[in-house]
Amino acid sequence: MSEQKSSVMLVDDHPLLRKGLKQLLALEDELEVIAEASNGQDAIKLAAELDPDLIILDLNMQGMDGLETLKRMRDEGVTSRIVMLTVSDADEDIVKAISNGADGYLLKDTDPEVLLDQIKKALEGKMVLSEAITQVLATALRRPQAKTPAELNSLTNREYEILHLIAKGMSNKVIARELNISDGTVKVHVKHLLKKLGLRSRVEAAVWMVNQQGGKL
Amino acid sequence: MSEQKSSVMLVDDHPLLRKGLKQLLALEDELEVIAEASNGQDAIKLAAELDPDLIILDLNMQGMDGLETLKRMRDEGVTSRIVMLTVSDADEDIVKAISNGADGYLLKDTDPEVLLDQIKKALEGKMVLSEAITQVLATALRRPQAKTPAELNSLTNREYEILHLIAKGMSNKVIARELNISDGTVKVHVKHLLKKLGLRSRVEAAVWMVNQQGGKL
DNA sequence: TTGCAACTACCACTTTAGTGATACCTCGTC
DNA sequence: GACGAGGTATCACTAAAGTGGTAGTTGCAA
Repeated sequence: MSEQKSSVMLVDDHPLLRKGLKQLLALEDELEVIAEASNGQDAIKLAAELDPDLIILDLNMQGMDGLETLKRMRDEGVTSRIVMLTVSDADEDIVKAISNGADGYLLKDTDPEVLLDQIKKALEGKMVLSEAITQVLATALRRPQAKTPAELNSLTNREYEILHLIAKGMSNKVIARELNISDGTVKVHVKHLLKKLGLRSRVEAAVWMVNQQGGKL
Repeated sequence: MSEQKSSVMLVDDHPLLRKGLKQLLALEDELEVIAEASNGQDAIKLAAELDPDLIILDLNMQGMDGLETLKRMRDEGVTSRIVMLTVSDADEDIVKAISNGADGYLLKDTDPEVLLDQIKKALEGKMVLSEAITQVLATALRRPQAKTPAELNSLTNREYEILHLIAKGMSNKVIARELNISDGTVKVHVKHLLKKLGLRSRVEAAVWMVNQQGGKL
């Protein structure tokens, strides 16, 4: 089953990384890069047309990200083996990728030789995961799931909206003006949202929220 | 001035990207990659030893990040031209990099040919910036400045300490107990720190601080 | 139709926060 | 020794924040 070349398609919005990867794959005679794409749209089209044996897909792309691209490819009926390549070891990404039909999840900072080895394994039909990933995945699956701050879902739209404004440092009065309601009403919402989240002050709420968002918005 | 090879050092924790970059640079006869490093510590050592003409430095590295590496290199007296290579177009990163002695700031998703061209320009002594960056930088410099933890340096130890506790959501009373001082004294420090940072409430302070830290502590 | 959830508003009241001023102590610098 | 910066503390006062309760209005679901 190794008498014929395997076709590979690269999807990554960093030309540089594609170059490096291509060079790496060139080391193996039985691998042939038949297509490259720098974004999700192109990738989906090409995948449907060419039906490569393997697609190496970057998770963090601008525009349509890798996860979305993966989903749509599977929706379109692409049956190629798809391996995610990424810098992210965020457990949710991994779980989502796998559950959306990825056949592997490799980290970009993996040693090139190891990477090449794993890519070959993926072509043989094995599920490949970077070492660091295996543990993450294991622990992630151990706890039933969560990640979607269940607490946030218990908030009403208004409460959620106000929580965001608090997380920008706004006072009740400012929030009231922003939303065209009285500051007394804002207090009511704040009271409710604090109770639901189990927090003791708007400061705690702000800190909590900013951390949820990963800051910088 | 082009009769001799220019020495280049690559610093990036992704072997793959180093490979791609190296291959790209190999296209130019007058460029020679004399060293590679995958982390800040090694990079600083090598830079001091080898004194390359150009250092291409990844901004987002695990452990010591690119910015810190840059600072320390300059502290150590490294005079090489240093170009930051990164995926981040966050304005603060750019401003910080430049103000800490970087000679250029390039984005990884730049077209390889353009990238090579800019690297050569950097070697000629020019400040190189990716196009997308130029605008960001312009607008960032338009607003007088702020955001550079220059303000943080103006804080006394006690004020800084208290700012941290505020960023955990603590009230004055709790902070007072934590530090074994009166809550009145805490108020004094809070007042001072708010004035120095130009903020209007502890909530703003908390949000600001959490963002500074990149959250998640 | 009834009922409930969400949003709004007001009121009264307590607790925190924040301001301005003054003052004492310590340490290091000039 | 004088001086300033940093840390502490107290007092008096204003301004926000937070709590409890009541209540009117939607709109949707049972």
